[in-house]
Amino acid sequence: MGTEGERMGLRERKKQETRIALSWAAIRLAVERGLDNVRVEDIAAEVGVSPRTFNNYFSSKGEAIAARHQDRARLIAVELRARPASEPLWEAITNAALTQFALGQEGGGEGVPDRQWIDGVRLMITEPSLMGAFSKTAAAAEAELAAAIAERTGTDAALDLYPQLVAGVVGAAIRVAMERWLQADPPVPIAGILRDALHRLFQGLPVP
Amino acid sequence: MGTEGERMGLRERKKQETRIALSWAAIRLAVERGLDNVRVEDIAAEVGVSPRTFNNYFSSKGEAIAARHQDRARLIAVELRARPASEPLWEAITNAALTQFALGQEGGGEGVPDRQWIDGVRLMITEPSLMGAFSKTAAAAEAELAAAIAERTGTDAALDLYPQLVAGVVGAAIRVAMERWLQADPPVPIAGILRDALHRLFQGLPVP
DNA sequence: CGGAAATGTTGCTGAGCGCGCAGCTTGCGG
DNA sequence: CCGCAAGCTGCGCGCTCAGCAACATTTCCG
Repeated sequence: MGTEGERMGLRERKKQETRIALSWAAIRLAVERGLDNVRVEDIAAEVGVSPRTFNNYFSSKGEAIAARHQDRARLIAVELRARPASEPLWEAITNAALTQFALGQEGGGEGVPDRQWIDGVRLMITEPSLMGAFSKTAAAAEAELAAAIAERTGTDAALDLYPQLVAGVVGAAIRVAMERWLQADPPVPIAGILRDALHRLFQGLPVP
Repeated sequence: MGTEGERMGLRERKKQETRIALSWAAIRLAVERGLDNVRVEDIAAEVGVSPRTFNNYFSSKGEAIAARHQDRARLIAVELRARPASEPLWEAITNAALTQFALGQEGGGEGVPDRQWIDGVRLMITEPSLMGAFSKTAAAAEAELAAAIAERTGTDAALDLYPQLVAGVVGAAIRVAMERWLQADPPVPIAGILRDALHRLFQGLPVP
């Protein structure tokens, strides 16, 4: 699944690589030894760059950790745009969202085990000091999703609040699904939870 | 509207006062001279406490600024619990939310002009470095709201994701309404926007 | 191919922040 | 009225974050 990094010169290539490497390193170290036992210095060393360079990519540890989620969430909007126009809106959104949260099957292909992503998510939701960064990425992703929705439905995002509303709802569904998913003791695939959540919301929130 | 601060000794009283004073001072200064031209030292001085004390109340500038929104959002859950059980759920939630966002009429009674709150909200949404703190408070408020909803509907928040879902939707509506409200050039009362947003969501998100 | 321009990396440095600690002050309850 | 829990404060340390100025390397274009 080549995002768009096919013909972007070796330089750009390398940049993306170190960015991702830094992000994963931050997550891994934070999971292993606890967030505040990890200094920027350590993360940089892990990847083999200077601490200063770390700050060129991310302005904080939290941002580095949240970046993985950021990228993933971004793709929902991209995926939505790629869906055939014939598909009903709800279906398209649901499918778009599910493509990014379907674990177990080949994932992102970057060779990163799902386990690592799971730990990362748990970390972001558990550590209060990360929640800020986490929510921030979610908000950014929602904005992009809103744009995609506006485009698809032909509504003007600046006038009608419909697109932002729908995007917000999707964001809420994802957040809730993630929380529930992490709690589930006999592990359950997140896809099911998310599908259920979206289904309910799109149905019109019937009173139980 | 005495939250619950009637008979809590002078000490506790004073604490709440300085907390709120610090928060408002942070907002006012940040609005006046720009967020990064304000040091913790300045805020503390404004209120007449030591910089060290500021950090006893808030762990960061952002937290101090977001605190005002935090308190306001918290009250939605409280208000919901106070609503008569006879009221339909949607109506109760909408009314509860509106009580906290009805500007123009007597407001919180603390003698703080609405203008200040407006500026504060604008600040939180505008400055990227504040978005984290802002979202964090929103999340906390949503959790409380979810609990209140669970209680009211008799659902178990730990088993059914319905309460969190509804709370998330309300949160999304508030966020969207706020953004739109700040953009509106001929100023429009936020209550109308929020009511509209909630109405649409609770209707079942009809396709436009 | 070769050299200039653009771009990324790095060390250095300084302003701030966040917090633990220890002593002092002050409201609280018996 | 006194002892005590709870706050406030100053001090100090380790860390974060960004600007600046070399330095290295890729890219572009003649």
